[in-house]
Amino acid sequence: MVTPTPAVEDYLKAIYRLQQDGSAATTNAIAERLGLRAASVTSMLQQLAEQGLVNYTPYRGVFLTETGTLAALRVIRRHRLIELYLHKHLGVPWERVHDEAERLEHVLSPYLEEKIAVKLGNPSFDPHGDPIPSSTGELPAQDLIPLYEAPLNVPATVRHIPDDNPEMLRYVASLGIIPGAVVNVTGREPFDGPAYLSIASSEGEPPTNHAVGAGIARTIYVTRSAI
Amino acid sequence: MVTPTPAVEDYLKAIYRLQQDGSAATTNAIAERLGLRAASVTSMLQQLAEQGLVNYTPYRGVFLTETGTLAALRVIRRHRLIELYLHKHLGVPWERVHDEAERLEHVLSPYLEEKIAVKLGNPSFDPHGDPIPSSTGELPAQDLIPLYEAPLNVPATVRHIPDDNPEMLRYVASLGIIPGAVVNVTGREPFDGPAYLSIASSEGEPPTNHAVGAGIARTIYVTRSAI
DNA sequence: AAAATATGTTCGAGTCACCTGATATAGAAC
DNA sequence: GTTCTATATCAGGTGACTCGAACATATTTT
Repeated sequence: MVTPTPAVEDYLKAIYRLQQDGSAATTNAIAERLGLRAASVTSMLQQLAEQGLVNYTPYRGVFLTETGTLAALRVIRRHRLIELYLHKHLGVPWERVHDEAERLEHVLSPYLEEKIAVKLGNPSFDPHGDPIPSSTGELPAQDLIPLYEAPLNVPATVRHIPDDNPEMLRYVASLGIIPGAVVNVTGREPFDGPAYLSIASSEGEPPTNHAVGAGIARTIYVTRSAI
Repeated sequence: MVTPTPAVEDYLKAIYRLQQDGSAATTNAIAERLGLRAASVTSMLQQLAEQGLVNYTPYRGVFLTETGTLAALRVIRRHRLIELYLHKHLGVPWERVHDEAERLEHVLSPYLEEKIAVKLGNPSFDPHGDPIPSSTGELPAQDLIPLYEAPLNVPATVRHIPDDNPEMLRYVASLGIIPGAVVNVTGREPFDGPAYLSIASSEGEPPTNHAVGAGIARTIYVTRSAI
């Protein structure tokens, strides 16, 4: 199999993410993600189907085949390894790594991919809390729930913050909400009202309290803290 | 000015190197370097001329304009920074960095370029001993002479080893001839015969002695050691 | 069930950024 | 001035997309 072109890789990523979100990978949804027109997407989906990367049912959208999923995971792995690397070893700020990774993920050789993975200690999560697939396409297990729906007064660990909105990233980071942070939901206002959070600061400091909107609290995912 | 395409960057690099070697940047010479046909090169040269990157005289070849030179130097800077970075920070073996850099140099953002440069301490020479242009296109001064022609029994510092032949690279490296190494030419056999070298090993060890062919000794460049 | 709306597909076409073989021509060498 | 070689022009092709417009299919509303 030949190396997929950058455009193909972008399609695969988009489809993968849609599937992850539970939404159907439909023509329009993909077009919107990629900023293209539906007509373009249709013809690309047909090509992807020909290459055996997706199963395509006209008017019904696509889903990734086994090989398609693997190809998608490989791109995602590269993307996330690059993000993490840039952050840890080159001091690239968190909200900037995504765009840089977007450019590099298409040209990273398998050799360098492994070098970087080893340098990072074969990590399982990137700076946004997203899981990093292994080189064979295994995903680390996680049991994510939206922060908004976390049980009250049970410590939760922030695992995922969407990486597509730098403004929002900075805002939540300023509250101390970063992947790995431990948060308690202490209450929720009714009618889709804000959630009250108690956020553990570093080392002995008292936790800080904030109320954040339901919208944001639903896009952030947490796991129940192990301890 | 738009970002040059990878192909354009490759042309600029090839032209730059030909000029450096003193050879005229002629259609065929460029075609040979890039593994293309003369017809293809002619039409690309016309495009480069339109973009103001080269001066083109039909049947006479090209030379880089001011902006062309700057563009070439930027690519070369990226290439060499990447080489050095991969070697120092990711442990990529010396003979492998060139090919990897070839793929990455076209997608490195100015931002990352600077991050990397700073991380490396704004170096002036890459692992092959090639000078790294500054971000404004300044080249560090050097006064290179072919190892074969170095004055006898005067310590010389290895500055440049051509990076296009991995076999040869490994051979000379095994003798201790790497950029930065200090070498004494202790004699030369007549009729294009081998040169006798005394190569300083690391730290206190006695220098080793070898005879190397005139061919190789002419492709390696040295400067008179500062001390 | 028909009409209205939303979604998706086909078609024809275009672009971009290259590359090439065949043939013609300029410049240099004899 | 002829010959040789390097170079240029021409006409054409390719891969890898992208798009608008017209048509087809689904879904929802009445």
